[in-house]
Amino acid sequence: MSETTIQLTPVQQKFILHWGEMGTKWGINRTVAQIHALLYIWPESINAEQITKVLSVARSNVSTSIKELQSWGLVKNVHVMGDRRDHFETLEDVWEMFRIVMDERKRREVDPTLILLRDCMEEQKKSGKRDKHTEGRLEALQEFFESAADSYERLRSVPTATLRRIAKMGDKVLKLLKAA
Amino acid sequence: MSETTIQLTPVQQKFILHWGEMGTKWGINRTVAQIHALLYIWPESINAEQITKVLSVARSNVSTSIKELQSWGLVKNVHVMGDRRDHFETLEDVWEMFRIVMDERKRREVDPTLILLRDCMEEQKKSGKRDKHTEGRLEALQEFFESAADSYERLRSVPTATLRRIAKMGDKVLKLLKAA
DNA sequence: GAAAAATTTCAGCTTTTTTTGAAATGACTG
DNA sequence: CAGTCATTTCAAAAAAAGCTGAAATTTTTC
Repeated sequence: MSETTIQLTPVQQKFILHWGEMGTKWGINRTVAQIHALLYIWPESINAEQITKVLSVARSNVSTSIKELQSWGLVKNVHVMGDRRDHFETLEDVWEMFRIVMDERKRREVDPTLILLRDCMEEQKKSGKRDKHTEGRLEALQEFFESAADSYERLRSVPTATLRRIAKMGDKVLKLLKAA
Repeated sequence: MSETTIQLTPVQQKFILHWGEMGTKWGINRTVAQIHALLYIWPESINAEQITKVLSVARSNVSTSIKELQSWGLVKNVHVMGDRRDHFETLEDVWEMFRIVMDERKRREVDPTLILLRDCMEEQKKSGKRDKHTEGRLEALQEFFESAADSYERLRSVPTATLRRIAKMGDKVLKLLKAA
């Protein structure tokens, strides 16, 4: 089987290592983030063995990490003619990529928090001795999360092209909003 | 010394435990997040020993975690008359709290990434063999981060009251922007 | 300025997370 | 369907992160 051995340039290495560190700071496994970085900068799809070599990690680790990335919807399988191994690639569009991450984090972390807050509020309200202070604090938090989730949901439906355009509008955005 | 022993209600416990878990998913130490949650819901300032008791952690752990929270600007010392121990409290306003977290994360994580990307681009450009593809990918990422950082910087200067108001505008926001 | 109180530091221990490699499973080929 | 190649699973090892308690340091009090 013909096999392209991946050889990283210093710049590529630097980027992949940094992305890995970034990942750890955001609760994402270092290897997972590195694989994502590698797929992001590599021009063609890559197979699992190539990843093991270039990142010096075990084959099984690649398997698990890829699954993780797939569960986020960030990596998809592609097939190369005449090669029965799985090849992988990630999204091209950075905005789209971040949107997916945001979506998933909302689903996995914000939504459960909202449910918890609602639960707490309910439990609080039907409890005998009303703890007004805690109730107030939780309510404030709930309002914040609900407002944020709501605003995000709205933003979500806007095509990335429009988002880019709005981002480029600069100061005009706020002026418009303040005027309204 | 008079000492209020903190006794948590089930709802308070539930909230603090959840906040701790949330923390871990965002790369924040569980104890740090729990202390923050406790300070958030508690009506008065709390001293370190009270925290050790209510969260069942070592005094030294409280010390370290409080320092961490202080380094984020989320906790401040207050002094209680006739008590020489440090007492702690966190911010009241949730929007303000999240703004601070965002600010810090930008400073600690986004800004260094931007620097790295600029470095990479530069190194890439003066390198002998131009790797056009990597260059393109890094440029796209850089543009995204710069645009995001820029938009954030703009938003940052808006008072939280205005942010609340904008968030409450709902669909109107996008209609306005699309029209512009 | 010595004693007491409060806080911080840090080496070593514990727990959790991550990684590995061997074995099991699955998938394709002739 | 037997053999090969590819992927996944999972128990154990390694690494990283987190926590503790004793000792050191700092702060306050008298």
